[in-house]
Amino acid sequence: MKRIKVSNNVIRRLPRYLRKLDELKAGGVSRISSFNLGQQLGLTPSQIRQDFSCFGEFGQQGYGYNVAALRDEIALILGMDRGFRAILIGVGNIGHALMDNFCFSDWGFTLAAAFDIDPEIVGKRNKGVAVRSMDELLDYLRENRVDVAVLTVPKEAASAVAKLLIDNGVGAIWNFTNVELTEPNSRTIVENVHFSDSLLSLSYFVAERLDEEAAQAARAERRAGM
Amino acid sequence: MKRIKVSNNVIRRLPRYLRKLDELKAGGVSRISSFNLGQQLGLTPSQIRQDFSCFGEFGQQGYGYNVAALRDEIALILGMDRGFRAILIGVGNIGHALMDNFCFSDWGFTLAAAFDIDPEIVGKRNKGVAVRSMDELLDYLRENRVDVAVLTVPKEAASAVAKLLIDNGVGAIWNFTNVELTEPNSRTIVENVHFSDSLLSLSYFVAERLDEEAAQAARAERRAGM
DNA sequence: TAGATTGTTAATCGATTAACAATC
DNA sequence: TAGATTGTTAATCGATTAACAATC
Repeated sequence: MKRIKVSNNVIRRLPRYLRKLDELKAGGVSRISSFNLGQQLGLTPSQIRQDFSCFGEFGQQGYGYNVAALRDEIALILGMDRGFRAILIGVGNIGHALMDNFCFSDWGFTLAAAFDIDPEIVGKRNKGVAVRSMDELLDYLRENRVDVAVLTVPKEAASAVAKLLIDNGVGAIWNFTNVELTEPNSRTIVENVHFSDSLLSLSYFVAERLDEEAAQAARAERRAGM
Repeated sequence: MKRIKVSNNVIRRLPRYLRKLDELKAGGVSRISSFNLGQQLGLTPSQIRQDFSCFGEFGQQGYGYNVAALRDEIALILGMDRGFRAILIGVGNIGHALMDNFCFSDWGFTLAAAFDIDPEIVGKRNKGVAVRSMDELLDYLRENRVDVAVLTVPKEAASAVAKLLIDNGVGAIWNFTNVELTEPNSRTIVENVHFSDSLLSLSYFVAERLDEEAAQAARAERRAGM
């Protein structure tokens, strides 16, 4: 597979392509053109062809793309075949929800272990994964390759646990703690899921629309000669 | 407040500014320059000044920005003072986690109601919010303004519930269902929290790094005259 | 005052879009 | 073959960065 430098924007679109292609496949669609795919995703055909061309030639002139084949190519690009091993740290509300409901294996991951500090929770099983004591974490990290650590501990514990993970060579942290984890010169990749950032962006758009509507109403009133 | 057309990228950075400023304030920092703030966020000073200048003049030459004042300006820009009303639909694992752990009021929101279909759950209270039956949802929407609906129902129910919300004038949907909700010509704003998209992007970066390391190792081996 | 740092205009860079020859 | 649609090169657009006069 080509690995030229691909822009962040392109990479962020890949999972959307995958999701849409899965959906099309499930709906019995076997081929699709960049034009048609673009319509369904709100993107231009050009952009879609440009995006794919970062990684190879997956289409056929005059025909378009084979849905199933393209889907599988994107899965490979995303690394879904690599069997990455994840562990989860902090089986609180959100950690528990992820263990129970998020199907790691759908995305090529194996959830290999979970850790928590609460003796009440340690030893319990969720979806076949036993919760271990935090005391065992360090030994576990030394003995096992961990590609991704899902960080779902409380805010206060976030930095300390993150440091432990980084110092012990964890490949990446999937960070749900709403704490900025920018260990500057570390090889560990950090991917943030900041609920509040998402909600606040949404808040901005809602506020913007209200302002627009108010401005429009004011203009209309003025026109009516009020 | 100025409401010129602001790019999406700028808006997505605003919550990060807010978070960092809150942190600085808590740490007793009262003033900061764009240079210094940029260092802490991995942005250029130019970009930071450009971003803020979309909304007004918040700094002072030779001094920089007052942390607390700037924080409050950004809070206003994001609409945190508007008292937006949210409801939550689907008190399953993730919905429950949000009700219990996500502090809506920290971001200026009021969680006004929650709905679920399961009679076991209906009537229970979480953090002062009672769970109502789904049967009451339509009436509720007709009688109350809802700025944001938090959609945490199972995948299968997502589209139908979304349609109900959109048809009844909900301002925005905060979508946790991993289903693409692109009701094309509706005024309802949709903000997606796609866990799997986030994980797959992370997966790409991990795979990329492994490939780079392998390539490097191969080059080193060749150099060693193997 | 001298030094620092803003807000803004201009320059650069990168990403998206358009166009089109190649070809299925 | 004729029509459709790709992959890619060139053109455009927008976002980021640099520069600097204004001024605290």
